[in-house]
Amino acid sequence: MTEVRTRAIPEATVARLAVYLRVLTGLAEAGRGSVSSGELASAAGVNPAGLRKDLSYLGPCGVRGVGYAVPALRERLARALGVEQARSCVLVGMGNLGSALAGYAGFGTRGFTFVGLLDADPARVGDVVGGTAVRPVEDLEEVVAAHGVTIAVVTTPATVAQSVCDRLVAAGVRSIVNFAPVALAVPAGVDVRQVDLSVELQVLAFLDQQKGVDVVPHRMSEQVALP
Amino acid sequence: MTEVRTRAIPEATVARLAVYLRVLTGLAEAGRGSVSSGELASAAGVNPAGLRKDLSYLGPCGVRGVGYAVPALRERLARALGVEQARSCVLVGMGNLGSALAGYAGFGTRGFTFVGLLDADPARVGDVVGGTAVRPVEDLEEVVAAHGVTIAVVTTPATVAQSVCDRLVAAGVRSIVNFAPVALAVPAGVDVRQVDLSVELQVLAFLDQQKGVDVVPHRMSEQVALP
DNA sequence: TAATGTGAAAGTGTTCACAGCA
DNA sequence: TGCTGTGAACACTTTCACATTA
Repeated sequence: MTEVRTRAIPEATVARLAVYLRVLTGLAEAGRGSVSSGELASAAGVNPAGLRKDLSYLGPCGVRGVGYAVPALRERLARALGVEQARSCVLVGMGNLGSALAGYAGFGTRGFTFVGLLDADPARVGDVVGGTAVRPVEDLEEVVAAHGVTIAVVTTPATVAQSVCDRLVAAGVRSIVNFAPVALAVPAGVDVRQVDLSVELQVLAFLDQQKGVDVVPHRMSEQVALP
Repeated sequence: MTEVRTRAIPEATVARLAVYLRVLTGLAEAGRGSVSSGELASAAGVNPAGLRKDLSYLGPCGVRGVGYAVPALRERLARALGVEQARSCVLVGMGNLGSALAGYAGFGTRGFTFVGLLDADPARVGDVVGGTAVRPVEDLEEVVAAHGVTIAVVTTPATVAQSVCDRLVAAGVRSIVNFAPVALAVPAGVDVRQVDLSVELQVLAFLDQQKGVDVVPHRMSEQVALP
């Protein structure tokens, strides 16, 4: 009845709301009762006006002239992002990256539960990561069906990512985060978010190399590296 | 003299150029001599027209009516991205995520060399990852200075990320990729790219939950999971 | 003729400035 | 008075359609 019609939140905003939620959780644990958009924006690494616009998609959240009530805003964001309901996920590929993700405690407090950690390597099967035992990748379909999983994380080598993806989709998964450096082909109705860690470094390097060429030749305070 | 004035390549384009370069390397190794924008775009997971526009920032690269010569285009992209010159990087925080990045062989072929892998945990010091031995974090300043490092990757716990960042900047680093879930404060002239793995999952989950609410109620072909 | 290269249009996201309200 | 909420301007990206050329 008091259900607010949260209309069409832009994807870029959703990503930032997740960051605000994390910052607010930290503030709440520190006992803070309220924050201004300026302080919250600074802690989240964004522009204050942009933050206020982001929050405005949820309707009025704050008190003019004062700021935002930390616990109330936190709950509002949690609800908007759907953190309240537990989500069952599977993760395929328990190498270093998969282990890092599975072991990240932050997921548990945000509604995510890894009900299946899968790997093709028998040597890794049975390892316990973040409280869950690694199972053979053969169990994929069984785990997905048993828990009604709709979200999967792929951290396998690139060579097998597509076949793993096909099996996930066939089993009923509709949303996939892919860390393998290949573009996954999926049928309509299935979402893939591609995350490419090496591209981040490459973009940074590009911007870095441009620094000297940009404006004035270069500053004296910067030492030249090569002999 | 034949230096082409590559003017103002958008950041979004730079990120995709890195992906194209990876795909082209695969095609070159498979012995392919040429590709069309359609095939390249499909392998990279983008729109063909967008790919052509991306490449157009480097000037004409292809042959009308035919396509692109794989080796020539590959070299062109490599030069534009600055892959040719070797870049010295340091990585701080050799947990699972740091180990995953340090062990990724793809960096070596793209001009990146990790000249320093640093960790605060004495138990990890001395481990060899990707051919490089882990050193104590106390050596940070020494490594940065010795190799003229300007690029760093931070994969430490969130609690120490800012202090590590401060030390990196003081030592001369100008570009940082930060995987710790905190916004880093840096002086002007220093670039930070924030990568937040948990946010990716959160955005995906948000879109996933919206699927049922979107357009028509839902399709018959999709099974409902919960009992 | 079959593909590239590219203006122009549409869409999306960000920033600004200020009205509105405790 | 101070900070939120937001329309309007701006900047950036993507998409489309088609002229262009080997």
